[in-house]
Amino acid sequence: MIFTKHTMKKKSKEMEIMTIMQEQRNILWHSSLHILAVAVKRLFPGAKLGNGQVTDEGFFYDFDDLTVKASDLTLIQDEMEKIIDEGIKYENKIFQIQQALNFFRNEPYKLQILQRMDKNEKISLCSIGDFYDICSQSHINNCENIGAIKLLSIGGAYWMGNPKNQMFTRISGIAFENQEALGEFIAYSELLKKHDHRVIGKQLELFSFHPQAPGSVFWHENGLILRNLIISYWRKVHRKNGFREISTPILLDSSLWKQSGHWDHYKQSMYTTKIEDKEYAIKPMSCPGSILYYLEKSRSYRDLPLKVAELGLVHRNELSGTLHGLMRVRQFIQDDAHIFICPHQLSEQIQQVIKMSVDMIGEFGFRDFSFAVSVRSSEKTGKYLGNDEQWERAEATLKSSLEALNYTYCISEGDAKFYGPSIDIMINDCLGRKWQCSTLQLDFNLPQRFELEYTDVQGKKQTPLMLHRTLLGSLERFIGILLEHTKGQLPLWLSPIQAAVIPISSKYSEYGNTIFRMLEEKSVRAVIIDSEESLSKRIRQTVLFKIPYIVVLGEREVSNSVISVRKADEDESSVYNIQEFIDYIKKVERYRI
RNA sequence: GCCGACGUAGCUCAAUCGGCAGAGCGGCUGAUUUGUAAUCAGCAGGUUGGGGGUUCAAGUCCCUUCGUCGGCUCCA
Repeated sequence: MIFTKHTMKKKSKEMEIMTIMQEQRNILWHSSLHILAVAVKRLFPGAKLGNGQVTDEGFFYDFDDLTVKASDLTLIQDEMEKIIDEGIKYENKIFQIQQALNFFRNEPYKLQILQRMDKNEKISLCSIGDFYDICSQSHINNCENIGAIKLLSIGGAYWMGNPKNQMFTRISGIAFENQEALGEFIAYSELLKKHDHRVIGKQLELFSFHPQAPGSVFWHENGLILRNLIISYWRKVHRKNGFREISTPILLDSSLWKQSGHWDHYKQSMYTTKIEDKEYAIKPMSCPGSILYYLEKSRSYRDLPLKVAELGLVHRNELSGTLHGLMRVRQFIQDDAHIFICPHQLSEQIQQVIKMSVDMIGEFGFRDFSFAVSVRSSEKTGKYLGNDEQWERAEATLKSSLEALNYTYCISEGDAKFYGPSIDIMINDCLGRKWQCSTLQLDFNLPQRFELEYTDVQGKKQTPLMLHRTLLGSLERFIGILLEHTKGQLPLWLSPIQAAVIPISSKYSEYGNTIFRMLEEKSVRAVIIDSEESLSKRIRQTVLFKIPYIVVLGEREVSNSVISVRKADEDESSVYNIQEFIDYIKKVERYRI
C-alpha cells in the first residue's frame, strides 16, 4: 500500500507494472479530490477552498472556515456519490491569469496562489459543471468511472504546510475502480488493527504507558525479557565484528552540547536542568560521549578503525501530538556506534556496516530490504557543512559501497543531515510497509569541532573521519515493528515464554512440576499451568498468550517418561524425550544468544 | 506544540430526550479432575480520567486540566 517518495534507480519489470497501476490510481484519486471539493462547497457554501492533493494512501482536500463533525463525513460522502451519479465530465482549459481571477473572486486562497504568479502567464483550470479549480493534471473521462469512494478522516493541516500559517480542515479519503477493491482496502485496514503493537503489547503483558510519564515505556517482565534477548544477540554480533562497547553518562554539561552543535539545532527538544548553577542536558544522542572517550588518549593510525558501540539511553522531548506507542517515544535506547577511521578505510567500513545490518535484521525475520542514499538538496544552500568536494566524494563513496555489494538504491534528495550524507536501510514488513531502522551517516562536523586527531604513518597529525550508525535504531521502536510484523507470534528464540507445561489433571501435577523444573534448569523459558481449569481452557490461554510450544502431560506421558509437544500454530502433537526437546530449543538459540 | 475526536469495572463495550450506572470476559469462592482454543453455579468489583460549573437531578450539557487516538508540523 505504501509507496515511497523516492525514485528507484533501477526498476524491475514488477516495479514497472506497479508504477503503471499506481499512475492509473493516482488519476482516479486526483479526480476524486475535485469531487470532494464540489461536495463540500454544495453542503457548506461558506467553506473556503485550500488545496487538494494525492498521497501514497489516497487523497485529501483542505478547507478554511469549515467546521465538520465526524458524522458529517457520511453526509459529504453521500453528496460525492450523488455527484458521481450525475456523471458530470471533467474539462481542462487554459485561461489568462486575469480571466481566472474572476472565477475565484470568492476564494481568497485560490486568489492568493494566482496573485503570486506572473500576470502574463497562462493557467490551466479544470471544471466539473460550474465548479472550477486550479489544475493542470489529467483526469478520468467521467465521474462515473469512480467505482467506490470512502472518506476516511478529518484532521488539521497548516496552510501551505507552514506551521506559522493558520490551520485548515483536511478531509481525507480514498477511491477505487470498483467495490471489490474498496473491500480489499477495508480488509487491509482491519488487518492493520490486528497487528497493532499497542494492542499486542497489552495482550501479551509486554509493556504499558502511564500519564505520569507520557511517551516513556514501562517495561513489564515479558517485554523486558524480549528487550534483553535482543540486546544479548546485539552484543554477540558486535563482539564478533570488532566493536568495543562503552557506556557514557546521560547527564552532560551544556557546554558539551554547545560545542557539538546540538544546542543550536535541538535545544528546544532537550531536557535541561541546573545543578549548583551549572546547566546540564540529558543526552538526546550518544556521540559527544563517544568523542570524549576517543579524546581520552592519543590515537594512532594503527588504532583505526576504532569501532565504539553504545546502547545509549537517550531522551528527546518529542511534541505531545507526535507520540505513538513504542514507535515514537521520549525515552529510548539507541543502538548507536561510532566508527573512527582513516579516509582510505571508508568504503570497506561502510560495506561492513551494511552487511552487519542486513544480517542482524534478517535474523529477526525481515528479509526484504531497500536502500536509500540521502544527499544534499539540489539548491546547495549554506546549511551544509564541509566543502563541495568533500560532499561529492562522500556521496560517491556511499553509492559505490552499495554497488560493490550489488544492492540497488534510490536517492533521497535533500534528506542528508547538515553534517554529511547517509545511507538509510528500509525494511519491508509482512504488510508491505516500509520502516527505516538502520542508518549510516558520515560526519564532517564533529571531528572538526572536537579537534579529533590521529597520528599517521609519517608521524603527522590527521583528522579522522567519523561514521555514526544504528542498526535497530530505537530498541523501543524496533520492538514495535517486530510485534507488528509477527503479530506478536515471536520466533522461539525471542519468545518471553517458550513453552507451557500443562498436566491434564492434578493427578499429573507432580510429573508436570518435574518437567517444568528440568526446563527451567536448562534455561528454557517455561511456565506450568496446573490450575483446576479444563484442559481446553488452559490450552486456549496458552495460544492466546502466543506461547510457541504446548507440553501436555497425562497418563501416557507419565508411564513412558516422555512429553507430548504441540507447536501452537500446528494441529498435530509429537512425543519427545524431554532431553530431545531441550536440545532442539538450545540448537535454535545457540548462535544467537 | 497546532486542529479534531475520544476517555464508563482489570479488558471489550452498553446505558433512548438530562431521570435507579449494566453485560460478557477476567478476578474471587465452591463444585467439577478434564487428552489439545472457553465446564457449571454464586460473589465481589465504579468518585463514569482529574477539577470546577449549570440543574430538583449530570456518564450525558458548559468551562478547565491530564491522557489517548487521527491528522499537521517535527523526528539529530
